[in-house]
Amino acid sequence: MKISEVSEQSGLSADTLRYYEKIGLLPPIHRSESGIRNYGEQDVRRIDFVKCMRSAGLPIEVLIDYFALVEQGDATIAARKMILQEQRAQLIAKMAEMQETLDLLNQKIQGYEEGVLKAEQALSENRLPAQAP
Amino acid sequence: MKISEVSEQSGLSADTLRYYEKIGLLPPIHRSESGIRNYGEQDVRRIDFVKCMRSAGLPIEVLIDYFALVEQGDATIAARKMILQEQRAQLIAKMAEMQETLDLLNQKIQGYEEGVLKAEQALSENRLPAQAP
DNA sequence: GTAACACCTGGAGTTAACTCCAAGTCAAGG
DNA sequence: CCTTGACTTGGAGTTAACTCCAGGTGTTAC
Repeated sequence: MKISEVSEQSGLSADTLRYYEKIGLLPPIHRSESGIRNYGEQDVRRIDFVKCMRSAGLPIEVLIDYFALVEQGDATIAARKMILQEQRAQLIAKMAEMQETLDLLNQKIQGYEEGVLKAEQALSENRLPAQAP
Repeated sequence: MKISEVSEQSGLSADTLRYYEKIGLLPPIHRSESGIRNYGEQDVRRIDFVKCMRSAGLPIEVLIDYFALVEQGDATIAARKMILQEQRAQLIAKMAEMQETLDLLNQKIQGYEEGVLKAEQALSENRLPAQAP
C-alpha cells in the first residue's frame, strides 16, 4: 500500500505518516527499490491503533514508549499493561471532567432557552428581564 | 482578591491569569492605586467558568468570542446559544471518540491479563504461547 | 531605613504535534 | 524524449496555550 492510499484510508496526511515514522511512532516502513514506502497490513493495523489512541489525546511519547516495549518481547508485558492502565485512568478522569463541563453547558443552554422565553413573554407584555453571562 | 489568592483558589498560575487578561479572555481587572489587580466576585466566577470550559478543551478563541457577545447585551443571546450548542456537540463527539478508545484500551488490558495468565500456565507446563502488540 | 517580598510589564522562550516547502528522483503516457 | 504527477528528503514554519524572565515598583517587617 502506497502512502497516498494509507493516508486516504486512515485520514492521516502523508506528511503525518512520514512524521510518525521519523519520530519512531511507526517502524521503518519497507520500501520499493526506488525508495517508495510500501505499507504492510501490520503497519496499517498499527496506524489504526495509533489513530484511535491519538484521537483520545494519548501523547505520542507514551505510544512510542509502548511500542518500544512491544519490540522487546514478552518480558515487558507487565510494563506495557501498566502504561495502558495509567492511560486508561487518565482517560477516565478526563471524561469525567468533560461530563462536568457538558452538564454546565447544558445548564447554560437551557438558561438561554428560558431566558429567551421570558424575554419573549416580557416583550409582548412590555416588561424587561435580565440574565447573567 | 489579589492575584495570588485567585491563583491558589482557581489552580491557574498568576502568569496564566495575567495572560488571560492580556488576550481578552478576562476583562480588564480593577486595580488598586498602585496598580495591583483586585479581582471581584464576578471575575472569580468568570474564571471558574473559563477553567471548566478549558478543562474540557474548548478553545480560548471561542470563549473570547462568547464573552464579547455577552458584553454586547441581550441582542446576542441567540448567537451565544449557538456557540454553546456547537461546543456541546463537539464535546459530545469527543467523548464518544474517547469512549471508543477506552473500550479498546480495556480490551488490550484484558488481553494482557489473559496473556499473562496463559503465559503463566504455559510456563508451569513448559509450553510457549504468543501475543500480538 | 533597609531588606525581603509580592506585584507589575513587555517580550522572549517552550511544548506538542503537526504542516509546509524546495529541490530532487522516478515511472508511465503521449 | 519530454512532461506530468506521485513520491522522496531535510529542514523550516505554524499553532495553541502557556511559561519564564529581567528589570522595575510598591508594601511590609524589623
